[in-house]
Amino acid sequence: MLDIRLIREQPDFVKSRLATRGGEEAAKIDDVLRVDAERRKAETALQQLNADRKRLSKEIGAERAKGEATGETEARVREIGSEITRLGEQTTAFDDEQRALLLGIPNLPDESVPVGKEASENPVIRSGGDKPEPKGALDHVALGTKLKLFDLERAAKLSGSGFICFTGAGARLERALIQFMLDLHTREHGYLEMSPPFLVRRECMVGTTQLPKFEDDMYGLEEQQLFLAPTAEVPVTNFYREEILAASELPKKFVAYTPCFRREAGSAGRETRGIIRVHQFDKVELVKITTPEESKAEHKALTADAERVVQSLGLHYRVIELCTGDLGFGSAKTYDLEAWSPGQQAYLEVSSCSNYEDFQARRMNLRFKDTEGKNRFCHTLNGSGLALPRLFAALIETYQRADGSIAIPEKLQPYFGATEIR
RNA sequence: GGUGAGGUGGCUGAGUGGUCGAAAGCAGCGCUUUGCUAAAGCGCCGUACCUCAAAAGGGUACCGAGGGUUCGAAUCCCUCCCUCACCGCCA
Repeated sequence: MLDIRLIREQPDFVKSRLATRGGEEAAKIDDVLRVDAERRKAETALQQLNADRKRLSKEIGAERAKGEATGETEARVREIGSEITRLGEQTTAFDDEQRALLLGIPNLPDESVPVGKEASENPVIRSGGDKPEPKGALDHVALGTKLKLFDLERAAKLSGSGFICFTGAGARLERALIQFMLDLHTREHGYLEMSPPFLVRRECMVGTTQLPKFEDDMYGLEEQQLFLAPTAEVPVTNFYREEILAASELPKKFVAYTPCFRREAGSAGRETRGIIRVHQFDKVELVKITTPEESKAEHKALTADAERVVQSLGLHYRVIELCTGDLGFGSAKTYDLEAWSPGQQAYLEVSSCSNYEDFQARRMNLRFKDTEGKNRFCHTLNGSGLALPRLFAALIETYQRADGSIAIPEKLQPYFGATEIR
């Protein structure tokens, strides 16, 4: 959520930043300004009436104490009272309208974000790891099916298309990757491990910006008003919602493994081969809560922490930066980490590391007390560290051997308990 | 799921339908006293929003949330949420 004061004081700046995203968002700013003006007008009038009522009511108390008649004053207060009810309803309506508008406006891209319309304009920041020779590599579906690492057909029998069931060595490899990543981030990068609930309240989904705009992409249990979290970002970032943290305890760094649930409405047929886009997948997520002063540096560090995973596993990868037109709704700046898929001769997005600045914190009222004792909004960041199915695909495709077996990277062997799959 | 108790400022904890934004204590900050520490004394000490060019100042709201009763609600009524205890069920 954007700061209403910023919108009020620098509307042209806000509009021009929003315009870099493309789309119609900038036009909504005028609606916000209009409603804000009406809201304040009604609120000021309401407060004046409240003050009048308060004063007169006290007078009644004083008059009664002296044994004087109060009928006339009571009648006046009653009149004010009905006016207060009317204006109060108006104020609330403006309030709700303003909030609804603000919830639908995306974050301002950071000044440093390259301006562009779509994904093809995302610049490559750096790349790493050796790119394996093509050598007629099988893709992960052929490979996984042959070695019985997962079973897509039977998963569909259980839950429909877009679900995966890992089996045997595949299930074990997935578990090994999770354990490996959790250990890396907790032991070497200083993150605190969390194992949060997968079902969260509506407010949490609003807090981390999945709602209200993207409800169609979420699985909800309406009767209980709970949602299946599409990422651990939701429960973990909301952990301290509505709290005021001490500056000295920042940054908070969390890592959490959870399954993620996404309806992927409207995504049918897009990048859906095999296990690249599924309705339920596992992910190890990194989350940071920090100060505005430190968030940019923490963002770079978080991206580097995610990068360590692909480096340790010996995969070829690249880091790209999302241009303004491709930036997610709540993000001010995002780096994507993409692992190379020899089978598809393409890069797969395995992590998206974003700085939300105070956009989420404002929605969830997450603040910290700075060194001068002032309450300010925190900055929140998150990134995958990493997403499992795509990492799995890139890994088995990269490490397949001519005889059809798959080598296990050295760092993973202690977790997997073997040096190869055949 | 059932029964009971309860949700008040950073914490503990009072609170009569009217001068309660809320006693008191603790913690915190400042000052005084003091060779230092300690102790004592005095003062300050919530958040959000509105108003104001800004500061100062003024105002409103907030005692779990939302409604209601009333001239007036932390206080009375209703609904919901949460916490605690016990019982039941259960991996």
